[in-house]
Amino acid sequence: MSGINKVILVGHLGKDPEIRYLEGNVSVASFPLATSETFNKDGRKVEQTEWHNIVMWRGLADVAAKYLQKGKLVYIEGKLRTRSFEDKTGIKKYTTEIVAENFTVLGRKSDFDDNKQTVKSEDADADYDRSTEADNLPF
Amino acid sequence: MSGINKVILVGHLGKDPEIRYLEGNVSVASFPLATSETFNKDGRKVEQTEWHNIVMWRGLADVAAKYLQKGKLVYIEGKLRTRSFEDKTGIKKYTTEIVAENFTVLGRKSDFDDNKQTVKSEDADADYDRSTEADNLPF
Amino acid sequence: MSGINKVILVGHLGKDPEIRYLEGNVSVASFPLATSETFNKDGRKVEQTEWHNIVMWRGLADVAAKYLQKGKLVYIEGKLRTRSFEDKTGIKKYTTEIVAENFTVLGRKSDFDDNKQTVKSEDADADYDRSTEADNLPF
Amino acid sequence: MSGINKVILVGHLGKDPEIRYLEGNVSVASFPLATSETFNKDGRKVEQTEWHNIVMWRGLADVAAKYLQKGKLVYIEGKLRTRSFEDKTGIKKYTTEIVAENFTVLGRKSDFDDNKQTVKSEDADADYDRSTEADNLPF
DNA sequence: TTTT
DNA sequence: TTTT
Repeated sequence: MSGINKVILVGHLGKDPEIRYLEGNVSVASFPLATSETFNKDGRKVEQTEWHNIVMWRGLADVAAKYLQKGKLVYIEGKLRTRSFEDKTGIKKYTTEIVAENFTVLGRKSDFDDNKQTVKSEDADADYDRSTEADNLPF
Repeated sequence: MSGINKVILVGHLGKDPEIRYLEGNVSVASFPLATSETFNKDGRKVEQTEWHNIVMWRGLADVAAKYLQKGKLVYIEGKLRTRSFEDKTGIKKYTTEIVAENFTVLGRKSDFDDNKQTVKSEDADADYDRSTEADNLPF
Repeated sequence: MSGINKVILVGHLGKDPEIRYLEGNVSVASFPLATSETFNKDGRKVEQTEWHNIVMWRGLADVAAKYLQKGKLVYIEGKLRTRSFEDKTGIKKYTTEIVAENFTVLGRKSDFDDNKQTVKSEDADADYDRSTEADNLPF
Repeated sequence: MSGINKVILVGHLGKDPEIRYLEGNVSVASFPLATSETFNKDGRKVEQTEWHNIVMWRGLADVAAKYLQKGKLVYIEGKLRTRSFEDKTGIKKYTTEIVAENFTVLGRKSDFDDNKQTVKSEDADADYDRSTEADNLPF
């Protein structure tokens, strides 16, 4: 049966997005996102930060490369995906990532060089496909 | 700044919850949850299942032990937490878990031996604290 | 600034979806959805049901017409929209609806005549546009 | 069966919260929240704003009165509730509100007079009950 | 009635 | 490695 696998995060980018290009010119952006929680422990304020590995594909990756930078506050919606990989010594390890489906930059106008602030995976992909097609035109 | 770290899952338990008791009689329940997604690949239906490590603490763990069993369909809300541990060979590894904050059993009325179906972490903990206190009474 | 307007519901349909066709052959489905909450009041279990007006557009409406019926348990994700209208006596009234963006039928496999269970607005619309185009072919 | 009725909003307060006190000294805060969406229509950027009626009860209302003001950007989680009332001419009308369960102020440090930024309904209520008790002490 |  |  179909289920639901949804993640909602609001946090700050720990680094600029890193973009890689796979075969077929598919773009993938990834970056760490910090979500902090403040709570009282024995009458003292303690901050606990959780780091999330965000991954964006195709058109969404391209938009992220343009609009997201280290330090920006962003709302991200996506799904969890755990995958295995071998580290450099050949040991099998697992990593859990959030595959983003859309994001919205939060904050003030002055933070933006442009006012496109909400991006959905499908819309970004539509643009992506169009531009990819354009790039392939034989003239 | 405070952020948001929220996970929403609807899926089936892969196993019965496993309960452990930490010092101070703190209970912790954990179990795998499967969320499946069906999509078309080259005209064929493909099902992809993602497995999540669910963790519940204190009162919520006790309620889970009572109401959740392998195969049950459940809605879970919680937050992501990644922690490191050493495997049996001493290698440092990371695991990402969903620390549940509340859950609701989904399905038919006949699936239940009782109609308590939605449980919040705080309510469960209130019961838990009360019963723990009761257990400690010197008579 | 862009914001977030998101609703997540799991509940049962109170009626079969009602489909209407607007100009340009645009389909709109609407139905009431019940979400129930059980709580204790003075030691007695009380169930409180909230009714939501669900609206689905275009391709999503068509899929709803096919897969959703009265009584079905469904997960719905969408956004809130309040609109005004005049009742039959000319009095201005407001109604708040949930404009669905995707849905997933929950329950047992045996509940389905088909295993397509998760539907996104954009995917459904892609199918919709294609079929609309097909319908308009001059042969 | 129990269901899920969850709303997630990120938007700006249109006004300062308005606080009322019901019998038993129960506090209720309410305010409008705007969530804006920008989309392209015929090549032009169009902004559509949705207004939500937010209601907070008891301890959460008290904290809102202290930390939320017109213009602030806030993340709100809550549930939908539609209730009927009679307007001044005796006509029955319906209104749909979001009963908040917790909120987080988003934005920069300079926006805050204090760094308590995330508030849950139960925690706020615990404080509320305590202070109410304190106020009733006969000395 | 907010914000960008 | 972010932010407040």
